[in-house]
Amino acid sequence: MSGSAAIATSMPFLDRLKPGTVAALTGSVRIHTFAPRTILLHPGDKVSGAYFVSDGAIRIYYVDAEGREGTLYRIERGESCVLALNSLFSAMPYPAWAEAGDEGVSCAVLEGATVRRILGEDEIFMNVLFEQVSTRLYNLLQDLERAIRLPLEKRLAGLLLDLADESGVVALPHERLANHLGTSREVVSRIIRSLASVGVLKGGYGVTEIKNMAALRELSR
Amino acid sequence: MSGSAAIATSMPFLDRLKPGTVAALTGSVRIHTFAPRTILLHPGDKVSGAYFVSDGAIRIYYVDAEGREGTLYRIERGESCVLALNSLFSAMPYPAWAEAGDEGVSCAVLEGATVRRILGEDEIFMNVLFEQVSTRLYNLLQDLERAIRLPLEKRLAGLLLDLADESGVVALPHERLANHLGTSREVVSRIIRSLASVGVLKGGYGVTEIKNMAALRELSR
DNA sequence: AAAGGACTGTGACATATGTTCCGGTGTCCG
DNA sequence: CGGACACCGGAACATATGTCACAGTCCTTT
Repeated sequence: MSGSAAIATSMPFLDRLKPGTVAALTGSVRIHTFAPRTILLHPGDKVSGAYFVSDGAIRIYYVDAEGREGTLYRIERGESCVLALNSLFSAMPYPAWAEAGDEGVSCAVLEGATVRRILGEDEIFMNVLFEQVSTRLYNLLQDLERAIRLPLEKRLAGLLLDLADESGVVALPHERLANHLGTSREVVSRIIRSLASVGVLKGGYGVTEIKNMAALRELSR
Repeated sequence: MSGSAAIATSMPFLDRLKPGTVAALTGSVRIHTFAPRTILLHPGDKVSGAYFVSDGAIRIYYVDAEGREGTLYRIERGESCVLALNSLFSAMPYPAWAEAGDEGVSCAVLEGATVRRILGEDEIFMNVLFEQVSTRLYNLLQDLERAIRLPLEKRLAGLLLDLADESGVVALPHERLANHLGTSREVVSRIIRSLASVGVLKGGYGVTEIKNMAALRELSR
């Protein structure tokens, strides 16, 4: 992907901005590409800019004292990392881990100073960022609620639906799924086995296939 | 509290704003007062403005199908409801319940249109709102992580520390504590009893007293 | 083809949490 | 003072989840 194309992909809102803003953006933005599963940010890092994903995804997660992981959320193409934005505005250190997804990630990076300046000059840009933060906040609330009240089976069902490709295949080993949910491999295996025995899923080596989309969707609620 | 004093309390950032902004704010803001435990917003409500709390608190919570509650967060004096802000910017319906705290609540309300206009005119105001949203986002992330990985005892310890007054007294019945954590009264009772038997807490009628602050703090981590 | 590593299957068990049910005690109000 | 109500104590049990210990299977590399 060429530089300017990458910028356009990572900022789908570009054509709604003022011409001057677009020029300022394209002038100061830098495209970075990271190999799969590269660690982009550690807890405590000082964030230098805003990240807009043009290709691939970034996974934001925590790691607890026992080494268990939990995915907080993922940033896909066209989205930006709101935690990094956060750090830009509140001088707070980055509170989690961020790593490139399984296919690596490319993103446009804007310096903090530039972000601030453009924010003051173009209210569309401001609206876009506000909306991104808001949406993330909303999703986090939902996740929080689900984590507290939904049993793992339902949460796993939801996760599989999220991660499945068009043909209903999720190409992740149980261990990785467990990481997303903050639980252990055995527990995920157990649930998948049980759902497979009912015909809703079909397990494979490093792959889980959704056989009955409707049933799984029903389960996730 | 007089009107202008209430405005100042609810917006502690007021003196950092441009004079013009201050005038615009004080001109269009309305002070509302609600009785204790009044429901301010239902899920699905269309939010009309931004709320800045001048006195008391607002509790944001969800209710699941079985009637169990869980507190997502509380908005105290000088803070604003970021979910409402969210709804303003993304045209999303309000996703949770909001009710006035046990002492009722007073808040300054700004129309959505006014918020947007001022945001474009005063970048300090923008910074303030961004920071509020960011901080809330950060806290939610922490809560999410805790809800997933911490046992109830630790979460209760943290809650008690949060809710205690200067002398270490929490004046809430177990049922209400359970609501905050999204669990049941019996479970909270059981944990408090067990902590009381070790001398960390002391139970009473509708009241829980922290006897050993240091130990409780240690427990909460 | 052999070896090593990555992944899944499975049972047994420990523990945390939710549920049910009831009895007792404190507080408030008439 | 007595009843009504809110609140807490506590046991017994069901269930969900986490943990451990292996065995078996699939895949990749050489």
